[in-house]
Amino acid sequence: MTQPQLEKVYEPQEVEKRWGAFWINQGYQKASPTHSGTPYTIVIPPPNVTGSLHIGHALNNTLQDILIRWRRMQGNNVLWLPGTDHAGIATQNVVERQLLADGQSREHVGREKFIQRVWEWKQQSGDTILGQLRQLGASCDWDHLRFTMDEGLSTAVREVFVRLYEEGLIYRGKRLINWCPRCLTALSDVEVEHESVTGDLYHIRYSLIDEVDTSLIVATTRPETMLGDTAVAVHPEDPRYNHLIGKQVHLPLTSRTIPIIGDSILVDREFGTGAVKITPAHDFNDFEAGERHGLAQLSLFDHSAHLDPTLLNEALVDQRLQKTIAHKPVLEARQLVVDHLKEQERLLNIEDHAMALGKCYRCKTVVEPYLSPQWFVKIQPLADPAIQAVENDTIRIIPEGWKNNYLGWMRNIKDWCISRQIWWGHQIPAWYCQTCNKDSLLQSSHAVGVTVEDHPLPERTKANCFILSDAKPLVSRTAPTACPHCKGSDFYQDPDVLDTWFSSALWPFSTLGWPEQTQDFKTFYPTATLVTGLDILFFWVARMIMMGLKFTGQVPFRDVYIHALVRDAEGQKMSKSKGNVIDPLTKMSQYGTDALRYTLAAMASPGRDIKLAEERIEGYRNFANKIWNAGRFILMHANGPVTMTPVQERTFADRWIYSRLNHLIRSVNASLEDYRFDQATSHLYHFLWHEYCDWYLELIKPTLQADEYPDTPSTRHTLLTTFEILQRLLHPFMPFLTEEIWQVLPHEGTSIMVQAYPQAQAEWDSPQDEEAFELLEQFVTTARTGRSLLDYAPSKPITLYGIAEDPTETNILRQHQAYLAHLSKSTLQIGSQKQWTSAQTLRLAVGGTTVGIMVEGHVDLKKALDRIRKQIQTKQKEATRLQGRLASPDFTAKALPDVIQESKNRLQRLNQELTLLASSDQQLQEMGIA
RNA sequence: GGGCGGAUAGCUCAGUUGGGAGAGCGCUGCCCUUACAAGGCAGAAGUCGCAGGUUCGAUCCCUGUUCCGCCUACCA
Repeated sequence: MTQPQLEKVYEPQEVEKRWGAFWINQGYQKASPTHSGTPYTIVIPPPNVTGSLHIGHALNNTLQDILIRWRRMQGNNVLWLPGTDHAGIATQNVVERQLLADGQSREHVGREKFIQRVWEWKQQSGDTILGQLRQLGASCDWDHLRFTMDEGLSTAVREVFVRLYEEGLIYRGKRLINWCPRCLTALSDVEVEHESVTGDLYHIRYSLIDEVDTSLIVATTRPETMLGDTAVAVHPEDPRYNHLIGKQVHLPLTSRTIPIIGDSILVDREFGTGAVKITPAHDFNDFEAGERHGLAQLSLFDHSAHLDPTLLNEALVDQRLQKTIAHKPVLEARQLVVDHLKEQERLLNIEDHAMALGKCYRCKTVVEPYLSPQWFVKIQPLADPAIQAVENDTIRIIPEGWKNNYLGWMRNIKDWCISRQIWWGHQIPAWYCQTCNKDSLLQSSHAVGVTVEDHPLPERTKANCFILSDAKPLVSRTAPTACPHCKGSDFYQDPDVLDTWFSSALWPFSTLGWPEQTQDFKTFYPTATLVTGLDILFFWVARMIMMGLKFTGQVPFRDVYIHALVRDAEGQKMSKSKGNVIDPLTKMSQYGTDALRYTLAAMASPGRDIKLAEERIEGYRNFANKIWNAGRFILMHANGPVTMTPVQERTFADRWIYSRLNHLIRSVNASLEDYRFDQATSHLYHFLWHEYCDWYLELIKPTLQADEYPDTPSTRHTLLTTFEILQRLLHPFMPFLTEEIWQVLPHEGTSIMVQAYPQAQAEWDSPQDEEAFELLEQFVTTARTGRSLLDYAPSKPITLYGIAEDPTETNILRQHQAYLAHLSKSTLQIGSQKQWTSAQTLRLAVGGTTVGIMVEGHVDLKKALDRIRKQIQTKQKEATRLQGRLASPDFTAKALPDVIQESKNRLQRLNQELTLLASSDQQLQEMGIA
């Protein structure tokens, strides 16, 4: 039978397209509750539905695919569930920008039509990233594709919301929340990014009303908020100020007086002047202090963080200032307030101050603390079990270093603000009876959203309902038909939608059919492993654990593998604005998908960011090509008889490679068990290139190239079998290349993807052949070094002699003389040095082996001499160190016996080598070159 | 402010019961040797951040310190 042959260079594009389609057509990645094997489930971290593949996705999904393909080949019933999330704020922003281009806002088109437009946009761009995942080779079960706004998942969201509400774990309340004045919505604490900046610390003087000569100096970074101050706080035990507690100060720039209060929580006596202004409506600490002391909350800003004239008036701000700052954005207002303070000699000084500025994680706008009624999840009761699950290792976080990070965050967790003032998402299942709540539902002309000046809103959409915090909601899985109190049927549904992460938190079970007890849910939940980046540990992982435990009574996954962030070659975070983005798709078409996958896996060392340099991808492209060419070589020699004899009866080279392959199989499997993708790829690389190609293929060439050897048929069998095993071992990392090669190798089955993953076979182990090989390798390398020192071309046949100190080793060398001669391209004689033509021989000693190279013709021996002298130097140094150590009574008395023995052995060997080297030196000088 | 991680060859990184410093890429020299020049062979290259301590012995353990990242935080 004639084997098909391969092209000279591996061309990935065509190959990838072919096998990618083949796998899907054959349905190899499909999971079913009725399949055999232990279930192994991974749910994909859902990318944004309208996004496209970036390098972080490529890493994340490559690692998942490696695990999935590996477990599938091991015989597990594997489900890799793909899907996307609706990315509320981000997606809405995109569509709003599209509208803006037509001079429209979402208020113009109205809620229903707007949502319809977002669905259209999702339809149009939603498949992009899924196609890109397929291109990457991701072997997801596409029949299980889910989207966070699917009907089933939306049912799960309502179910969870209602149950949490009924248990009192969801509540609505007027609180200070993080507000993005550009997105015009509330944000949760984790959606605020903190950036260190140097701000200004303003010192302002407030005078007592009764004692005009006495004043308090307060320090603030936000002077404009002083207009909303409702008290000044000092420490109750601060002798400088505590006698002032209970007195009133005049609030500059207003006609209000505010009290001086004592508060030991808010006030740090050491900081600033020890006196703090309190603005409950604009600062989180002040809000809490205000609650403690029953202070009024005076807001100053509207929803876009501009100074609101009505509110300024209510705060009794001086008329002149009111006119100046009305409708001004915060920063402008700050400067104007400062000007006025200066004018009234109230501003003492301004100093630099390091502080953290909160920004919206979606649009980087500075976030404002904003007082408004919002929905919250009472988190502590959910957090406690989620803390325990990780503490007692029911859930393992890998690498373990992140465990404390998780626990620390969970132990300090605060209630989760889940309402968002946007339209795209799961609308909150809460309704208000218009009759019972007529005083709490205010018609507002103050539409929340972008208004475009030239396009005034139609009357009908202007009427926005503002729901006061005392309104009584009806929370229900379906829209209510009659009010239980007044039997009325006029309802207003809460217009807010839920935080996208609320639905993502249910992902591991909502995607499997929960709340129904489906076969999928019963079979594939809990999932095995979650693979994700650190950036969403709190956003997503923590919340999945809380919700999973709460609603399924089980952990959502056993292992959380946290991978690194991909940075550019300089270690900078990739971003479009910096222009340092590495596009995975470009790299895939340049170097092949397998090369990119291999690079990402190789660089996934735990606990370290990945600095991705293009040369690495190129290096692994070369690796793929190397394997390809090994495949070519093997197929060129595949024609001919093949016999299967017991491995122990095969040639030395065959026994050796089987034994080495066994190590490889063990270490790749062990590395994958430990999520050490870097180690697995490194073992595979080293073995394939530097053992299999460099040595094994070279060792067997004489056997293959001449059919008269009796061993040829069994060596041919070894060659084909080991290479086929290697393809299977490598398949999870390089799925396309291995499928392409495997299909032309002799094999059973239809696709490598569904073959068994290799397992070590104890009978392949052969430590004695491995030891013998090391001796051979040392000998050949030494001979080649000699060849190089004498500047003999690789093609020039040479005459060699060899001997080892140890007679057993000499015997081994003699036994494998033919291999040695072939690999060193020499005629070779193993035996006593007396037989060597000593006068014309360059002798090199390594370990216990001496190699003699016959010197022919006129050669420059200087290189050889330099080399020998350098070796003498380093070995002498080492010997001196060992001697010193052994001479120390402390060492011989206290060190472990085998350490002492080893040192002695090493010293002995060094001394032998030094003797040989000295004699080589002497000899070279005699040969007349010194 | 607190916490975590890192600092090892030119670059990117491995390196655990403390005992002879490794890999990949790059670099140098030779070679188009019939699988592969996206290749082969050989080679150079490192006071393991700094200073102490523990130990017979420290890249490794301890303390301090510098620099760089990240997370977190209500010092106005």
